[in-house]
Amino acid sequence: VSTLLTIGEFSRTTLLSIKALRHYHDVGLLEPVQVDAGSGYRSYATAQVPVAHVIRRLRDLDMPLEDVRAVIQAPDVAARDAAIVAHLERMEAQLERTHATVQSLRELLEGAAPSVDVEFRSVAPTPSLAVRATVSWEGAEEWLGQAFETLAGALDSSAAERSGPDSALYSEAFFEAHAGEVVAFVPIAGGARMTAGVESLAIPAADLAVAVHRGPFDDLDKTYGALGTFVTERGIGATGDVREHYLDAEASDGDPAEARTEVCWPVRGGDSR
Amino acid sequence: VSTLLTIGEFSRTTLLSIKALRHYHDVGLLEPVQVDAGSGYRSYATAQVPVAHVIRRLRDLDMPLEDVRAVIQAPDVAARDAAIVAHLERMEAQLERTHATVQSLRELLEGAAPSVDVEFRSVAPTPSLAVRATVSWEGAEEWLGQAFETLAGALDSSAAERSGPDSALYSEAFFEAHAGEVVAFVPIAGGARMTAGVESLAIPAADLAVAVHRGPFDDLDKTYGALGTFVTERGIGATGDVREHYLDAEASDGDPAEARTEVCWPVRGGDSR
DNA sequence: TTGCTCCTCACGTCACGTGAGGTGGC
DNA sequence: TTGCTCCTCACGTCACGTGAGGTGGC
Repeated sequence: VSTLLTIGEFSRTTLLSIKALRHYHDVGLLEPVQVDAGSGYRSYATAQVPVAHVIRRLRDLDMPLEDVRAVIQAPDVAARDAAIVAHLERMEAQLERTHATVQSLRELLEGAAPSVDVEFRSVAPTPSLAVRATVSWEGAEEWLGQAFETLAGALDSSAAERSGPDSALYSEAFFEAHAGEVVAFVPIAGGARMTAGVESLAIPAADLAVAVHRGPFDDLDKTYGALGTFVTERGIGATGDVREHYLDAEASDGDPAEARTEVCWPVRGGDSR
Repeated sequence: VSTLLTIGEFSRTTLLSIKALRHYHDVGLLEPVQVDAGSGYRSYATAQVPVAHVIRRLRDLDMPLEDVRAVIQAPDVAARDAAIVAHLERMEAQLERTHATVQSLRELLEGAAPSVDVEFRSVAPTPSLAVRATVSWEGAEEWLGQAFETLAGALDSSAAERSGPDSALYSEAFFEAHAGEVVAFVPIAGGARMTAGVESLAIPAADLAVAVHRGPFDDLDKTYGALGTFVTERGIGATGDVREHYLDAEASDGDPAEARTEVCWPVRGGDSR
């Protein structure tokens, strides 16, 4: 009893296209049980049909091939399920964001000019505990969360006292290349015993245009747009990091819709205004 | 008062990367108001910030650039909203499918061998009304629906009587290249007055291995897998179109979970068994 | 003047699809 | 033997990202 199928038969049995099957062979995701040395003809086994089906389902969910590989090569059921659940959660989070975005998109399209109050502020150098890294745009939010946990721990074990909210410095490269240096910091009063991975940093003085953003980070573009427009129209732009102050980090018990964020845009000093 | 921004300033104001902005310029989606003839330096206006934000939001929703272009160039609000709503609905349908897929994926991974009953059947040539086209994999379901509507209309206006369920013939190319000829047909008794776009076709005789699939079309892989495996292990494979019979087209009032589909796989004639 | 911003190629990524041109197997 | 299945390049797609190598402007 032969259990071998040609690539065409296997294609019809698995509902995967021949091109896809050849590609999966090329990348070693699903290898034919036999390849003719002379002609290169591929032969698949009926026993491979279930694996092929799993691959097809996962690709239907837009799971990347490398993740698919991880699932079908998972050492145990738990690891396999974890990978699938993780992917599903990513997709659900995506849809949730989509819904939120559609809502604010409507407002944006209605053209209601978002009125944002901008205030000027000169800040002195600020001693701080800081964590610093080169971060990608997509990874930023997660990195920030971990950084502030690290800083909270360092604050606990130091002799210092917090003198301001969780904050961050974003380099120009972070915006322009969607990857660049980010510094998470907590301003402190007094000296501090240091922890590994955390540095003592004096956040430099600066002249800033400041606007308060309310709501989730996905909507930050409104505030950034208002600040950039404001600064440009007054001709007071300056180079330097943008700062954000996360005002309700502890107060707002994880309700991002109510969180307030101060966005601080560098401007030229007061004498030029 | 200058309202012009360099690409870097515009990047920070819109939260779009410089590379993305240059790309949008290249494809004519968002053109700088001014480009220096000598240096090629791009200048954007503060007035372009809202458009850029809309583009950013839509890209966040994974809307293709051509669709984004359609939205921001839409002649009126209705057309614009329609494009956005259409995209949102596509995404929601996608998530719904994802949920369904995850469910059946678990069963697949549990390795419960799906027991499918296969029966042999020899069919005689069948006079039919048919619609024929080259169809892509993704467009197939929608095309089929329209084809059966066309056929129902043709049946009404003809003198013929239906002698079997809505059915379809799928070429091998349709499976192997995910694009190929599909024939939607309704078997009829007696001659028929013809309608434009509909042809009279004798569906050829064939020897078939038949299995009944229950549930949505996304799960068809189980049934195809069972048939392909069955036929291969018995060495009775034959070339030819695969047929599907949609048994409850009218009965199951649009509940795809209960729909029954007969899948018919070509095999060699009875004397070889 | 120096360094920094910006520029234009050219190529890479991801998961295949689309031909072109050719050979093996029933 | 014929046509059909299958093969391997090589290139295209989409929305940018990643350097390389170079110039303009404060």
